[in-house]
Amino acid sequence: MHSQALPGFRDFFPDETTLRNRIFTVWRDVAARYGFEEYDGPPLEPLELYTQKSGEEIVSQLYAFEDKGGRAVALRPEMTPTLARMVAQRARALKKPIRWFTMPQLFRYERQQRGRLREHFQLNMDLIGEAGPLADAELIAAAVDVVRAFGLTAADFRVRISDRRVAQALLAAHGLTGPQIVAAYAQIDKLDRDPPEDLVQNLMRTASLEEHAAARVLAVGDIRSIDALRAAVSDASIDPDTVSPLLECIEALASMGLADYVAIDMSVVRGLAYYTGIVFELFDARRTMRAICGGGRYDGLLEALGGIDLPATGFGMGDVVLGELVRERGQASEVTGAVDLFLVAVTSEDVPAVLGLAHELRDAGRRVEYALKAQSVAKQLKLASARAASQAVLIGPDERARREALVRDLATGEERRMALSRLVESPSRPADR
RNA sequence: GUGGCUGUAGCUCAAUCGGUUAGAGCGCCGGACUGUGGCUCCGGAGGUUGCGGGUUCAAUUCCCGUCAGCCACCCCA
Repeated sequence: MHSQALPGFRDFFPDETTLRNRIFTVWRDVAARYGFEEYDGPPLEPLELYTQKSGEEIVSQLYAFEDKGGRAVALRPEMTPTLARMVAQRARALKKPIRWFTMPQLFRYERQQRGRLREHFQLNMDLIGEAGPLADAELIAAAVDVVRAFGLTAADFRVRISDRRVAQALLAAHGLTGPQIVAAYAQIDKLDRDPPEDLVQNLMRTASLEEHAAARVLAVGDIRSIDALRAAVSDASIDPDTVSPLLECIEALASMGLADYVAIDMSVVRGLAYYTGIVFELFDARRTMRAICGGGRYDGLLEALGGIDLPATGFGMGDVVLGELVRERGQASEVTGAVDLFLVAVTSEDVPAVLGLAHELRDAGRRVEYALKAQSVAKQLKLASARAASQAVLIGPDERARREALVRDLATGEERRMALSRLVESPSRPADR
């Protein structure tokens, strides 16, 4: 292993590039189905774009350096600041709601683990200018449809949905104030990973709470159904208007037929402080992997970043965890070779004819390969099947004399003679594709 | 950034207690097969045992360091 890519960076071999392209294709297809337009920005940005509003943590994990002009720059770790800048430039001219998506390569300098590298591609879909819950439902549905497009079902993945406003109201109803609420989020976020006793102890310490109070606060994170949510809201005498967006969002997803995929889960916190409303995560049903996708409503952020006060909601879905999931449980992609036709020169005198035919076929859009040196017919056919070509086209002295070719179907072994002119004119796709 | 585990051929893995020339399967190349592929059989190439140091008559094996991968913490765009 003399040399390899930098830690956390990937070489994409053809197999892996095929999977990556498949992911990109699905991302674009699904985004198009939802009427989203693609945009992009620079991979290198001024460092201050991230130091202004992002947390210390993000800044410490930036790939940052000084360029030759003495500018402090950074590889983009996220797309939202760029999006905010771009939207701000044309906010007045853009018809709302704005539906934009992008698939940037993002960079973060941190220790890599499975499902988490220093570089990845991420589908970002954002809906800007609409504060209502149908906007949130729209994005959640799009995220679900991306994963469904790989043949995965509710047996493979789920969406957990929460709402910052509801969580905040419930915690406030327990008497918690600013810093205590932050501390409570930190522990609630760990509910599915750590023993509850530990979390209660942590919470008693970090939020200065009595044991029974800490336990009741943690119970907010255990709300996993609409009924449990209604009960908790009723017990805490919370304004029904606070809860209605979340309920409407869930109902909207049910109307779309996606009820099997979604569930309320008040333990979904999402790390970022800027989320202000409905938040959600997609995760694999066996919970053996990291979240596939995370997002939520971030009203207020665009004003902070770009000076334009528009409500917004969006999500990011990385190619790494999604790729693992698809590889593990997704529909196998159809195995297709890189070529349709493999041309075989029976003798070395037939090579010029093969070259001529190959180029005619390529001009006609066919995917064609032939041996690059004189080889036995057996050898050439061996290469043809290794390439998964659908047909081999044999040109020998006999064929040349009659201006025809012997076309062999490599799957069935059937052979038939065909005039060269017909071969070039035949459909650019073989019958089986 | 902190801690734990792991590192042998392109891939997946062997190699007895520290002991002779580090093996196998798959893959790759060639041959059986100069007008017919997949299958089969035969042969071949491919290794600084991650790297550096130490202990020892002797290190893939034990020790230290380092790099990389995995896992946990941190954090999660």
